[in-house]
Amino acid sequence: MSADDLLRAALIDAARTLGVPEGADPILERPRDPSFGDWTTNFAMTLARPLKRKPREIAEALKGMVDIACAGVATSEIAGPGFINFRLAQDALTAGLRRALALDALYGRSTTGGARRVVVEFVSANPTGPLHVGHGRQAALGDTISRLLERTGWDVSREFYYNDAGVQIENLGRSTQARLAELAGLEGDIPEGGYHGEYIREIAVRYAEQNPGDAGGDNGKAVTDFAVQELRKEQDLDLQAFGVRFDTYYLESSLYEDGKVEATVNALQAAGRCYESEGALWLRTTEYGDDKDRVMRKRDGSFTYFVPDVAYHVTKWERGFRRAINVQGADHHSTVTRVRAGLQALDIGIPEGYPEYVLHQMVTVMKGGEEVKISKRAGSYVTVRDLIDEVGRDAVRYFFLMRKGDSQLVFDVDLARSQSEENPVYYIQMAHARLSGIFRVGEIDPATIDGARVDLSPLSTDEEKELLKAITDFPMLVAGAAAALEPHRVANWLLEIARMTHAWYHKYHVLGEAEEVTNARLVLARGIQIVLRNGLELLGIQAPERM
RNA sequence: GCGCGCGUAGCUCAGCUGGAUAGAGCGUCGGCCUCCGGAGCCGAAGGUCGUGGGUUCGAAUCCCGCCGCGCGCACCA
Repeated sequence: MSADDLLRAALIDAARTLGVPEGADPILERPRDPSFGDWTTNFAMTLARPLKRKPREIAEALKGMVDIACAGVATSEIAGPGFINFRLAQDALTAGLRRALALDALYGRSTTGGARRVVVEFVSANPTGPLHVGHGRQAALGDTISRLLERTGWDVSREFYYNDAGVQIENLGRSTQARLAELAGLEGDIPEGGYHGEYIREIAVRYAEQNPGDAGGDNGKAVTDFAVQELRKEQDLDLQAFGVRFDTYYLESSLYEDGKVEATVNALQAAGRCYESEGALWLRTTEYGDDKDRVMRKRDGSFTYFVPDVAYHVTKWERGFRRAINVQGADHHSTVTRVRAGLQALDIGIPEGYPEYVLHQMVTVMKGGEEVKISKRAGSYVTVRDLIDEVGRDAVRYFFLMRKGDSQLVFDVDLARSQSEENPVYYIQMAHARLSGIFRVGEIDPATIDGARVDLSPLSTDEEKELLKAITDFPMLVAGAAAALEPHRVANWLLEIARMTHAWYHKYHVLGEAEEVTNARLVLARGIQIVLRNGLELLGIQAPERM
């Protein structure tokens, strides 16, 4: 049990003797001002109403009853309207550091997921062009959310859904055919809603080379299949360059081939949720919170995208995923209600909030003080590949993760590329590299440092105490970020501890001090290195030994 | 018009799900290199938390109205 758990338990015990019913859960926080102590709680204030007593009076009573020694508390005091502030004994303060060294790469992990299965779907780009910056944000978010869940005990499956059927794919085929016609010296018109990027021409050239018998592109199906294959290959390469891999690729076309789309429509009709109108088949999604009913089968007999979407999510449920998380751009938010409505209408026991959605807002790319809107290959948008080529994978990942998903993101290319303190990702990596430098200069193998045996009482400066607390808080941080599906918490925390690390490094020396001081500081340096490395690893970013 | 998201320092954003004097980075200004990496450190200035109400011991945080910005409102995905 960690120090805060012990303290929390002691507070609950004390509250019970005051007549507080079961279920009261005191919140322990780090006070904003470290001079208030190591932990603070507003517990007494929350009890004021149910107990009908003054907060400070309750605080006094609680304070008197908490078994101080057991919880590792050195002193406690009451402040303000009724906060109880605790200052920990040195042993309790350093417990987290010792734990970090003992657990090393496993520090920060937990088992709250209970090995339950969860599918995280992200990117899911149509194979109609290179991945754009929005996909990049999704890739970073989805992959990091997956990592957070894995490290908190979930059995995660990363899934990419390929929309390889439908109008967009037809347009891709026709666009490619148009370029092939041009290559053959004929008039080629990109169809309405078609794709104008340079990459289409490249695909056409390759098709003509590899299919000399159909250099004009008359075989529509062959051209389309070729283009889809080429683009899937390109997207895979981009994702690989970004350090993202998927466990499964689910093809929309397979839903038609396996009859799952048809089956879903039949099931919805059997459930009595449909009606015919104006020659189309509608689903009463308004009964499930949608603002209007949705067409399932168009007048021409084909299905709208929404039907395979529902069928697809049924397969997630049927494949045993009782939890499903979709990472999508906010421009798709209208599908949320619809998909859930479709699943509810089926009435097969899927809970209302299934699947969960993590929506992210749009990305603006800035360079030289101006917004960048186009790339050479894709034409109308900036690609992930452009960014990776320009600033490197680590910086791209960090920049996509440093903001909360539901705020818009400005990607400053110049900042991401700069190799200085201005750039948060280099700043964090630098902190790790500097600590490595200490071990290098001291000719010490960091893996041999055994935190359990060293006297840590020399870690007594304010800076060191704050670092000890930060290291202690790391598992809580990971658990909180995982529960909220918010990777940016990790990114911000890393920046904070990097700042503390640089300040400490600059102010104090590790090597060449009195032996007991050096030994204690080596343990601290190792502990910081572990949380930096584990934290960066959560974001899929390197923790370099030197830069 | 309706739905979702967002308005916090000059700029870009945090704010741990209601707590103490609202924070960070960039930018600006001023300092610090015989010492484990100056690819760094220290300090200063800078805010009526869009706005008006409400809820309560206590609101940037929760509720309502208004203003502004983004996204979506297809028998496209």
